[in-house]
Amino acid sequence: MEKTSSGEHILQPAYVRISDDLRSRIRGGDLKPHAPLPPERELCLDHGVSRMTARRALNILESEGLVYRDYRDGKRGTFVSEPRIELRLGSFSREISKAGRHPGAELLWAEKKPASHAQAAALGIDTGASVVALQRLRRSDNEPLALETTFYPAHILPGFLKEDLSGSLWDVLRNKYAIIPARTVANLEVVVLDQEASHLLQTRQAAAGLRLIRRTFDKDGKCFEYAEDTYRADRVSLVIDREIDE
Amino acid sequence: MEKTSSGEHILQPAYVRISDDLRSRIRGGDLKPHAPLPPERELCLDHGVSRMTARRALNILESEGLVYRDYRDGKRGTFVSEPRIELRLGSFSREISKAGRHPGAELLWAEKKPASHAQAAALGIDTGASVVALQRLRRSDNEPLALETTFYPAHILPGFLKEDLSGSLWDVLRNKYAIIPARTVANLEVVVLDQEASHLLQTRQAAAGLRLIRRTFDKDGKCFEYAEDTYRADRVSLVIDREIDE
DNA sequence: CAGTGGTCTAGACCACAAT
DNA sequence: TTGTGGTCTAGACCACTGT
Repeated sequence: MEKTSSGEHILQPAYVRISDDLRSRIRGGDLKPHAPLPPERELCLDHGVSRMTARRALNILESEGLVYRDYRDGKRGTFVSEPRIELRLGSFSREISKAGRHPGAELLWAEKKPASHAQAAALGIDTGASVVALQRLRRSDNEPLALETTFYPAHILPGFLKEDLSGSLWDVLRNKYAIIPARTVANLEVVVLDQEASHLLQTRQAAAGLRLIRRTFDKDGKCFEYAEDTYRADRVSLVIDREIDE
Repeated sequence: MEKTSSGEHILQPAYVRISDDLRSRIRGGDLKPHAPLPPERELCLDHGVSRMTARRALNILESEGLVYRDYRDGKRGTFVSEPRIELRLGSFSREISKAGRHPGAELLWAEKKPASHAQAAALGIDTGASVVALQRLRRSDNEPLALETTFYPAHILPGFLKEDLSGSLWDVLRNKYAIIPARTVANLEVVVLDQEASHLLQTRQAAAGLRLIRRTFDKDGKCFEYAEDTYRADRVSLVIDREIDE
């Protein structure tokens, strides 16, 4: 398909050509959010490829967050996505507000249990010591965006599991336990969602996610919080705002 | 394959079963970094699937950064990856040092040109005003990790293109121009690498990347730097260290 | 019932590097 | 030439939803 001349040329596979074509049509504003793309079998005819090849092109756009596949108006189909939701890192309870969107965190479970090795090491306690652990599903407009699993040393938070755990956890720590977050260290990487995460976040099997593993410290440098957050890579962009101290 | 009972059950596709199987074998330490996996056609026989299905399983592991496909010892094959490289966000010139690894930034190009609309808006200058722009390829042990494209208003950096641009840019700004970075605001999201980026970063077509779009401000709140950084999602994890001011 | 995407097959041909 | 991964075909059957 492409011109090739003296070592400089690159022959694009069909699935790249097709995804490039569809991407430019979406970016060009030809197709609005939630507008249906042609059915896969129609794309095959349009581009003269087999369905596996057309699907590869759509899979690229899906992992870019540019399209999604779902039921709309009672029909299965592939549709143009809305823009990603921006989440501000470091103040996890506040997403950047958008008109018509409202945040929420559903508590999936909360319990006291023995610390794993990794949790104990992060929190500076003994393996097997009690931690309070909780998992929450963060949404925006009922769209699941992130899965947060958080751990605290149980001894510093008596009665914590009876608090309201659907809002800002840092607010609870500040107001009820006089624990003031002062510093956070996080490690962020791209992962493939496992079965549980992709089910809870309502993505396809083995979709990409952003995994943020973080520890939060008080002003004395003591780590009081360990958390593993998993974001939908196709729906979230993270905003990082940071002072430079060096 | 899986048990199914009254709404609770999930039937795993073959490619998920196979990738789960290989993942646990790699994670279990059975296979060390750079050890070859069985050829795809052998995996087909082992698991009784067609090659397309076996490849889907390997593609998942590849996008997880758990395996790579390359030539080693003169043979094409699929091999176990080394652990990801940790890069510290905010001090881009310093990767977390590891024995035997040494960082480097290759200057791909540097030039003065008119600002695009996005660059001008970020830097607070007029569209079309002069910016100095440069692109660098960051490596660790010759392994390409990130592609950085950086923009500055040309008028604040006379002679900048004659400086050594292969080290820390912030050091040059501090030492030669008395510009002190005080704050950085960044937006991070998962993207699919385009042809140019996947070529420079030596990934397969349409591999996942981490795109960091950032602006850096001096102590007066003036934005003097706009940058678009693209990381290899399979090879990099980002470390974020942040004071909490709220 | 029809229409859609999700999974899967059983092959094919190619490029590439070492032998 | 051999062996590997990369691309691609031309189908198939399934689950799901609404008519």
